Amino acid sequence: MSKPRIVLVDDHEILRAGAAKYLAERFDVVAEAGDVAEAVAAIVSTEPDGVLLDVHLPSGSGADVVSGVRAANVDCRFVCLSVSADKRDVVKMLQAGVDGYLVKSTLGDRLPDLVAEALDGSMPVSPQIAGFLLDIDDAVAQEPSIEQLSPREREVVEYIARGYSYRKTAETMFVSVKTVETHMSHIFDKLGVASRHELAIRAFESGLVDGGAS
Amino acid sequence: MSKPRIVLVDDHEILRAGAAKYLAERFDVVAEAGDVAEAVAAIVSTEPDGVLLDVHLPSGSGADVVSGVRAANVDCRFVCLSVSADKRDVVKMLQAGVDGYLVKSTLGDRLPDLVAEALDGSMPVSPQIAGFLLDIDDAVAQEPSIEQLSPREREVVEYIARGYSYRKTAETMFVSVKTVETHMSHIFDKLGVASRHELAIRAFESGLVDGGAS
DNA sequence: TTCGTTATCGTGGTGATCCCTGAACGAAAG
DNA sequence: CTTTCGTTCAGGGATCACCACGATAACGAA
Repeated sequence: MSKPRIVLVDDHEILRAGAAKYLAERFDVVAEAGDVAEAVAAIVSTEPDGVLLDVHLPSGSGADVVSGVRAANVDCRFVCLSVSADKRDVVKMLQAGVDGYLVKSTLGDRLPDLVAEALDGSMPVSPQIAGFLLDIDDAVAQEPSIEQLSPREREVVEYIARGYSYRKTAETMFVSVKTVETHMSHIFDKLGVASRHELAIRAFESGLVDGGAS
Repeated sequence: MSKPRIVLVDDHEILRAGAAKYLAERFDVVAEAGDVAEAVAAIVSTEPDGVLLDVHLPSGSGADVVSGVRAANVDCRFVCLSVSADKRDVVKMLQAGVDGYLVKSTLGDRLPDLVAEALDGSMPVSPQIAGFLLDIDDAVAQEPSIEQLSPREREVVEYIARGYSYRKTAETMFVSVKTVETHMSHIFDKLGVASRHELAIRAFESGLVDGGAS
């Protein structure tokens, strides 16, 4: 009776099992995968109608899966399923070309409906996402992000964001304090921040540095 | 036939469904809950043998559930199930008195066994956790953490960590800049940091402040 | 070759941060 | 009652962070 065929991609086996249970009635779960390579292989070989995709995967992100599949000329629809409602994650996935973005915490019974919507062509999003989806252009535009820094500048950021003083950073990099100051000045301009403190926060949030703890 | 009775606590309905599926054969899932209040109520009223507990819950943490249940004089075993292998989370839950700590990514089929182990009295932990569980005493001991600060000092930290200058902080707290300086000096000593920048990073990492952006 | 970018280093300056010393008051603990 | 602790405040000095403005040199693209 031709239920839509879908693939589940998530690094948590338990969550895949849960999703499978909700989806079993209306969909045919043809494969599951726990990392990027597995996922691409599974999707390419099964050519499903849709993929339920986690954003954070070991060995990469959900976006890598999307580009991997597209590179293999396989066409199917992708729906993101993430714990994170973080703006950067959402932007990244939408730019990768996913067809829906759902937040794990806000759905249970409605999951099948939302997946079906995505397969039909509309774009279902969780309420948390819908909120800032409206000004997502702003978000993308105003993101003067880490990428536009030169290698040397990035290096400076890494030390400064970890709490190094200008002097300590200079010593570590074998340059003069004045050079570090100049770099910082340029970094401030490029990232649109005004102090090393704001810079540190930005660096943390964008995952450039990953809080030494743990 | 008296299967052990357990309660599932996690804010993701899908994950509960997945866990339930894995556990159904060997356990009797008597209740599920999605937040702290629900969880405590469910556990107190059903008095299960064990609880599978997420660390991060809306409206609180898993530790709140443990203390809530203990306060009601209900005795049962708790097993943590978290996406996070963060040292602080683990320490917090172990101090709250959980009987096992599992990381979501590293288990599927083995879940029932591990839960059974916890109910039997041993303490199952995921490999990621076991690693630093060995020197957890060090971790706790060498954590010259926020707790040892006086209330007023904590207040200062909150502003400084958010990027306030000494002057702005002083104005906001209706004290002189010199007072803020003194507090900071004491804070530096107690936390073993040397500058407001290190302090900000520490506060950021330990979740005392939560990066205003986004 | 000229231009833009990157990286390097300077002078000079202002305000913020940090350290040291010292001190006063009240509350809690001994 | 004495001691300790938390909170408040101050002077003075050393260092740091940031800004404005400028300079040299290397490299690659237009």
